[in-house]
Amino acid sequence: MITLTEENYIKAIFHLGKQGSATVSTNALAEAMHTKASSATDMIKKLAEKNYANYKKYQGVSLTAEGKLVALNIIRKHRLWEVFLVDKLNFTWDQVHDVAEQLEHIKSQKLIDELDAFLDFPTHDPHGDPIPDKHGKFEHVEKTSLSNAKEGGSYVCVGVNDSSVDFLKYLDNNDIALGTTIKVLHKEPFDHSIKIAIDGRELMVSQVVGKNLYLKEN
Amino acid sequence: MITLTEENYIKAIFHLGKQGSATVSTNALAEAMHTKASSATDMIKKLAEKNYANYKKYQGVSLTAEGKLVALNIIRKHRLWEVFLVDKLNFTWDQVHDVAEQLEHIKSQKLIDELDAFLDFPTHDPHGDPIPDKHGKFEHVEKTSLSNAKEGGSYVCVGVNDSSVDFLKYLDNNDIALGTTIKVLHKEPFDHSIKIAIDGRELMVSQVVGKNLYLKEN
DNA sequence: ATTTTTATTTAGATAGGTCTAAAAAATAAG
DNA sequence: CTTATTTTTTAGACCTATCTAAATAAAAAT
Ligand SMILES: [Mn+2]
Ligand SMILES: [Mn+2]
Ligand SMILES: [Mn+2]
Ligand SMILES: [Mn+2]
Repeated sequence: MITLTEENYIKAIFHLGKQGSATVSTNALAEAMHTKASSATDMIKKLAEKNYANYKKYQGVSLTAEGKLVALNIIRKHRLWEVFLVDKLNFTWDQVHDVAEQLEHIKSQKLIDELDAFLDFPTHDPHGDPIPDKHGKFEHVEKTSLSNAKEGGSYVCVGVNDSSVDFLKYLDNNDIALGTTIKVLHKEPFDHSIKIAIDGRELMVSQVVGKNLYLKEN
Repeated sequence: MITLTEENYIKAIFHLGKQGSATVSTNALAEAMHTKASSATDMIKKLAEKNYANYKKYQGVSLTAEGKLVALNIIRKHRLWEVFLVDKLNFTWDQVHDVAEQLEHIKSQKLIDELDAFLDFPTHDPHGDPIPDKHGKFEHVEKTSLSNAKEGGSYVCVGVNDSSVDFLKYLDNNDIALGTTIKVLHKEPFDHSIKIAIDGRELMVSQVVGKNLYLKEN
C-alpha cells in the first residue's frame, strides 16, 4: 500500500532529478514539497525502506526502477485527467493543474484505461507534455527554449516549463498557445529579452519568458 | 477545512438516519464505517465541535443543517461520477461504487458543475437513486419494495436498496434492470418468496431479493 | 588546516485517526 | 428495585506526517 503523500514525494523526485535517475538533494525535495528538510529526510527513509528510492545518508535520493514506474503511472494519470478537463469539461490550460493533482491519486486500473480510450489515446497533455503509456513509455518531445532559439529562426510552440496560472495567462493574453508559430527577430544581449513575431505582430518578451517557453524548429 | 474521513462519517450519518435528521447510535455508525465504537465517539465529538453534528453524550448523533449540506454535496458528487462511469466509460452498475467512493472527495466546484452539464444534468444515478442539485434539493423517488407490492400488480423497476456487486450481478443474470417491467404473480406466505414475470418469463425470487428491489406502479 | 557556513539528520513534540482495555451510563432482566 | 447486560465513553497507546530546535556532517572560506 502506497499513501497519497508517498506518491507525491515520488513524483517530485522524478521531476527534480532527470526522470528520477539523478540524485536529488533533501533541501530541493523539501522545497518542492513545501515541507521542511527534516520531513523530507523522514519520507526519503520510508521510500528507501519500501524500495521506491535509493538513499545513502548525506548523498541525496534517486528513484529505483519500481519508484520510476510509480512516478510514471501518476504522471500518466495526471496528464490524462488534464486532457479530460480541457477537452471535455471546458477547463482552460491554466485551470487544470490543481484538480489533476487530486485526480491523479484515484486508484482504478479500469478507470484510467477507459479514460485513455474515451479521450482517443492522447499523446500530449494541454501543456505539451507527453503522456506515458500504460507501461511507462513515452516519446521524448524534442524542444528548445525560446532563450536558446536562433535569431532569425522560425519555430512552433510545443510546451512550457512553468505551468503556473500566471505564466499561462500571460501566454493567453499574448495569443501564444501550443502550435503557435513564432519567429525570433532579435535577442538583446543586454538583458536577454527577445523580440519575436507572432502572425506578423511583434512582441518583446523577457528572459524569464524565454526560458519557460519551449519551441521546436519549423 | 474538512477532511476526507470527516466527509465519510458525515455521509454515513446521513444515510443511517433518515437524511441525517434521525439520531444515529455510536455502534451503528462504527459498524457502517468499519471502525470501533471508540473511534466513532472521537469523530462524533469532532463533528459536533465543527458544527456538522448535534451530539449529547449517550444520546446518539444527527446532522446539523450545515452537516446535511455537506452530505448532500458528497452524495451529489458520488452519483454524478457514477453516471459518468457508466454512461461514458463503459462501467457496469456493479463496478462503479468503489471508484465513486474515491472520486466523491475531489474538491472543485467547476469540476462538478461542468461534469453535471457534460452528462446533461442527470436526475438519477445508475442505481436509480436521485441526484441532488447544487443546492442539495432532489425529488423524492416514489417507490415500494417488491415485498410490499400487490399480488397481480404490474410494476417497473426503479431502484435497489442494496448496491452490492453480488446483488447487482444477480439482477443482471436474471435480466432485471432499471426500467424492466415486473408483474407480481404470487406471494408465497410460507417463506415470503415471490413469483414474478418479466417479459412473459416466470421467475421465483427470495424474500431478500424482494426487500432490496424497488418498484413503482405501472 | 582550521574555522565558518551550509546542508542534512536526529530528537522530541503535535495533530489526525485508529486501536485495546477499562470505566461509566443506560437498558434489560430477575 | 436491584443485579446483569449492553452501549457508550474515556484512558492510554500507536502510526503517519508534519514541525522546531539541536546535533552532526559536508562544503566553502580564510
Ligand atoms: Mn499539471
Ligand atoms: Mn500538464
Ligand atoms: Mn455508490
Ligand atoms: Mn449509486
